[in-house]
Amino acid sequence: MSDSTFPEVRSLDLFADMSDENYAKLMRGAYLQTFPPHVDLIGEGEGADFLHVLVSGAVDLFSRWNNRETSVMIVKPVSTFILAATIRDARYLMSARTMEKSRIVMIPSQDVRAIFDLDAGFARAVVVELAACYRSVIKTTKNLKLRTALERLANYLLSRHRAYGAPASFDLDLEKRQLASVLGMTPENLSRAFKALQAYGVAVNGEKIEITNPALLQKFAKPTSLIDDDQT
Amino acid sequence: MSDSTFPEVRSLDLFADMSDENYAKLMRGAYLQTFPPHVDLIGEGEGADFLHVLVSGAVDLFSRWNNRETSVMIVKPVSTFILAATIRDARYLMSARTMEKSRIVMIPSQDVRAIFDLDAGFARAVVVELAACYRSVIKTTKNLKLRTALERLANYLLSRHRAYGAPASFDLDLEKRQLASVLGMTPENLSRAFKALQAYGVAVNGEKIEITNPALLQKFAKPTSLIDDDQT
DNA sequence: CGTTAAATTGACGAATCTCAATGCACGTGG
DNA sequence: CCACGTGCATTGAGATTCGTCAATTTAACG
Repeated sequence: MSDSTFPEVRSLDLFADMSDENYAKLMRGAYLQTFPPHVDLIGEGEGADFLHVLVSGAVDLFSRWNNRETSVMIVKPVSTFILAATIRDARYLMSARTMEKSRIVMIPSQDVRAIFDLDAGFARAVVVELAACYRSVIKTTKNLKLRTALERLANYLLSRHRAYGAPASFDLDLEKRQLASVLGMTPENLSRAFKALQAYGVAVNGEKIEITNPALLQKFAKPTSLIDDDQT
Repeated sequence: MSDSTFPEVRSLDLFADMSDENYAKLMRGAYLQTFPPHVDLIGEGEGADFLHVLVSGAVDLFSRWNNRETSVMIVKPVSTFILAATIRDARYLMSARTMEKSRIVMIPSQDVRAIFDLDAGFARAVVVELAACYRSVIKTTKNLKLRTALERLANYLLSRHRAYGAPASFDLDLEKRQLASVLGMTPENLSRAFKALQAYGVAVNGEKIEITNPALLQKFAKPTSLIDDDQT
């Protein structure tokens, strides 16, 4: 299986700039694996032996402490996860599990570090990627510390709405219990938050979300690219 | 002033591995500036024109939204800040202000990016540094989402206690209002949290903290290297 | 000293969680 | 095709955590 070149992986920003030779070297020890839904991939605290690239499906990165659990982020294809642990040869800070049937390319961490030293294009791409990840988590922290749960939900809905191109209605791409965990609240609290947002122009019907009064919701949510946007 | 070589900066992990030539090139456009206490250095949303290196003093990285403010992290010497924005040529996500009289070396961002492409040792150091920053913020997120304010304070005290070598007593290195903001709570709430921790073997007298019953406090705080430690 | 800012304290209210019960959807096996 | 688990979502009641406001005390510093 290791003679495959994983075209979806090659086209990722992270691997696009490197030489064919180094890419082949990197993939020599890599293998593609398919997992059923709800399978544990990684336990926090384990050594980061592989860089993971999610080719299809969805993965939940979560963490436990003192009998509590929270979802830190959701990974969608095509992207890598736990790059930082691989670079530092450290233990994973988060556990990972598939949410759906998922195909994942696993690249030995030592190969990633070795090629990093050989290929300047790859090194540059790793830095740019890590910087983006860092900024994304900073935004998460600001979101948690500066906003109430209701405000986080309002901004999440606006963000999805915008990402989909502001359609009349759209479906949540997460189970509500998952969404609650990502937003840092309980499912019960999320349920009540949805109700509370009716007063700000949000209509909910199962998975279907309709933003009936975008101006009103924005006035409440006060979205900002310094917390909510994905890019820059 | 640009003929100085800033020896404190040179010895940083970030710059230690690069060639003398490239280091000189990087510092050609850099300059050292001294700031009084409580001076605004950076406003969030501004373009990241400079990488900052704190040589002495202390800097607060904070953020505002909707008339609220929170301290995201405190920078102590000698270390850089806002490396990620520099790398991505993006806007700062956090504001910065001096807490004390501080000396700061400012390196033009474009020079950082240019040398990054020239010097593999520097590139490697940047990646390792960014990965550490990323992991640190992930820990912050876990701390916020998995723990109550009381638990965060308990673990903060244990962490400082350990960092100082478990002395009989030690001084807080932050103003209490600053600490409250870092821990994601109000000063009033922090005050009550200190009182509540008396029941778990913590004695507070102004700045002086005494952990009279480490075992009891640990039993309550349940510290873990996956959230609390600084390294790995 | 006198001025200023921080820290503390009390009273109150808002935000959030917990526990328990119920409703609802989906899939499986009879 | 339908009964019945199973798990998620919702709702209610109550407790806890946490924030706000105001007053007071304490500490720092010129």
